Amino acid sequence: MISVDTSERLIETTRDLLWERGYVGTSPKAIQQRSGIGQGSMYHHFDGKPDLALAAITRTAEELRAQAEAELTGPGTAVERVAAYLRREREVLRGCPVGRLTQDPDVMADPTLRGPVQETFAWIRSRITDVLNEGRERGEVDAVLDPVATAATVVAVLQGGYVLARAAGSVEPFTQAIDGVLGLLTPRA
Amino acid sequence: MISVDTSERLIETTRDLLWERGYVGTSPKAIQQRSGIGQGSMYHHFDGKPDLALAAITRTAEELRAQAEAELTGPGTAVERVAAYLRREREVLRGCPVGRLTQDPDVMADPTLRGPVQETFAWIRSRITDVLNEGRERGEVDAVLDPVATAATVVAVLQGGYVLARAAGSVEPFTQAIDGVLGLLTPRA
DNA sequence: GTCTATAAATAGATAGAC
DNA sequence: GTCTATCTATTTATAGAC
Repeated sequence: MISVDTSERLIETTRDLLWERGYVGTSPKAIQQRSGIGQGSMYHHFDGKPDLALAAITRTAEELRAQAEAELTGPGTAVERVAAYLRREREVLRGCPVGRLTQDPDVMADPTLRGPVQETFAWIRSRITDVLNEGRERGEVDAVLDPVATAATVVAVLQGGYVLARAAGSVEPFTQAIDGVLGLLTPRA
Repeated sequence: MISVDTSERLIETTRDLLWERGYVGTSPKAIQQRSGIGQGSMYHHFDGKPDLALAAITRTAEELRAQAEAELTGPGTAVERVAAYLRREREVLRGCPVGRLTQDPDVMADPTLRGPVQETFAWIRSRITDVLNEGRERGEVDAVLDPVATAATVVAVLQGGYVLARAAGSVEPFTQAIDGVLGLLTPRA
């Protein structure tokens, strides 16, 4: 049994706290207490809160992208792959760990922290645009639809679905929003 | 020239700060400094931060609802009224002043503060469902679509559009997401 | 590498004078 | 109603011993 590396534990704890409380709402002290790692260790491994947050945000963004890539590259028609992405199992009531950072003033004000957030959303919109374009060529998606706009809609429904679910305290509106956009995407006679 | 009432100014300043920085990121001191009102006055008029925040959130929720009601009650087909609502002029990069509160852990943890947020989203989803149902009866909306799910999608696109815009630092993806969902809603031959 | 001590600034009030 | 003083806890570290 090798004990988990200290830096590693700090990063994972920070990821959790950023997800739960955001950057503004997460103090170094809270990270130390939840991780069980002392002040001295934390400041030995990281320069401070922004440095640790950058490590956490970067990892969260990478995981999110890898997961999305897997679903969008899978088998099936364009609409089926988008559906696989949207319907993947999620911790809906916790919200999106990357999307929530867009509401964090101190993250958005710092170009370094903001970078991964910006890139993640630029990437996913572009990736879904590609899927829709393929689908259009294959006749799986109505040719009247603009792939760029439709891709933005798909990503927005996901992000907005989280908002509705948290407001309601229930997964239901999230599921409805996803069902709704897939209903709209499905080609009709 | 009658000077603006002190409570009034405190509420308006708090509304601004909640919009900009959220509840967790807004201190009583910041409210006092921005409003130019002293500590003693603030605590004379309000019990404390939660009390003042409740007044601010309640007013923001009421305004948002009144605005939406006006657009959704206007003339035109169901899709036109939904378009009027979605395309209303907005300060997109500031985000939604109610939706952003769903990311605030201390707001969501307090039933009193959370109430107006929950009610606002329940109301708007229900109101748009009604519009879509009317549209369906009049043949303005494809009968194959589920009005409840489609209404959730419409609201989610708006909320998610804000997220995309803030992530990108640009209104463009917001506009694309709105255009995308209206494209999907428009009846096709 | 980790621990404890120290510290300036802020958060969120309360108390009492005016 | 408004102002200043005071107060406890937290925030975000730095310094130096071990």
